Amino acid sequence: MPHELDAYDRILLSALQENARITQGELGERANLSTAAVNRRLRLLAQAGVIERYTAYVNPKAVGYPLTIIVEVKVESERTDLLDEIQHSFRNCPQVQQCYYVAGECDFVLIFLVRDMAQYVELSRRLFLDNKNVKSFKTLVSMNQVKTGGSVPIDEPG
Amino acid sequence: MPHELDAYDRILLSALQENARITQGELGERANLSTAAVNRRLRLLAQAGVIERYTAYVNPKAVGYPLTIIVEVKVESERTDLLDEIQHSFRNCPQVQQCYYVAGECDFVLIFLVRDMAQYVELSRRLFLDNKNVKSFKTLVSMNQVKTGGSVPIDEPG
DNA sequence: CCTGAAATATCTAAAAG
DNA sequence: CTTTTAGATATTTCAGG
Repeated sequence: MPHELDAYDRILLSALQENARITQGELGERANLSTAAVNRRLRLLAQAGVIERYTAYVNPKAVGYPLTIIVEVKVESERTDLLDEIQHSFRNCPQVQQCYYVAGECDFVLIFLVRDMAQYVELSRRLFLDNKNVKSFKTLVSMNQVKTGGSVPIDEPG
Repeated sequence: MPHELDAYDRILLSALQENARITQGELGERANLSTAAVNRRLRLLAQAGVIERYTAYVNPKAVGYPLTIIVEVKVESERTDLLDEIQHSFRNCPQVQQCYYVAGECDFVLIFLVRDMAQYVELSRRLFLDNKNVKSFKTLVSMNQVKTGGSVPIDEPG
């Protein structure tokens, strides 16, 4: 399952994270590979799950979602069925952009994209206040996106 | 700056967030537009900054970055020059995948992708302990990615 | 704003070294 | 791995409604 990456693959992955619409010809120039070799490598990388998907990054502000809200959630019980249930509710909420199950002072960290505060208030009611297994939650409102959608670092292993 | 979106644009954006390698022909079928119209709209959406970029989503685990760490940072002073400096140090760290400047109980929330705990310890030393303006920081280690890379919701405005 | 067709460019696969 | 070939696909431009 590891799919050992070589230096060529790392060049391809770096470039594709920056701009997925670069042509295979240009990728070949950067990596010193023929387009045929690039094509084969891209197929294998996708097949192995190294490249999970290609996506368009849409500016949230441009489509009416200007507010980023980060929430820390503590639960009452970590019983498996209850955790499954709450995770399911988070995953199914379109405004929940990211959700992490963490060890530390809280149990979940969520990142919301919302139209306005009113929408967040409504969502927090539904997801947190109405859920008996939520002990408490803490809301952090983001004013500035210092860095978003950073790439995965691609560097030499070890 | 607004770039009013119509129903066609929303179909295109939804589809492209899911899979940026869908062809313009297929996009046209879904939206009931000719490929020429799709092509023109995509160009305008990119030009207007609605589509910021096209990227390949690389699985962090597959390239040796299996750990996600979330950190809350409190600063001593919010003097502009000091904030600029610390933001600069966060932005320039490849392992910092996201960084938000927030209002609430802390000042910054960072999301790291790291190879292992040792790498995080080293980075936290450099970014937090060595910076006089960092008052405190709290580390949360993610065990489970419940949801990552969620799309921006595309729905009717207002 | 759109469509349809023509002109480019790109991708993919196969064959041979 | 390379190069080359060739055909299928996709993108982009252009004429015209």
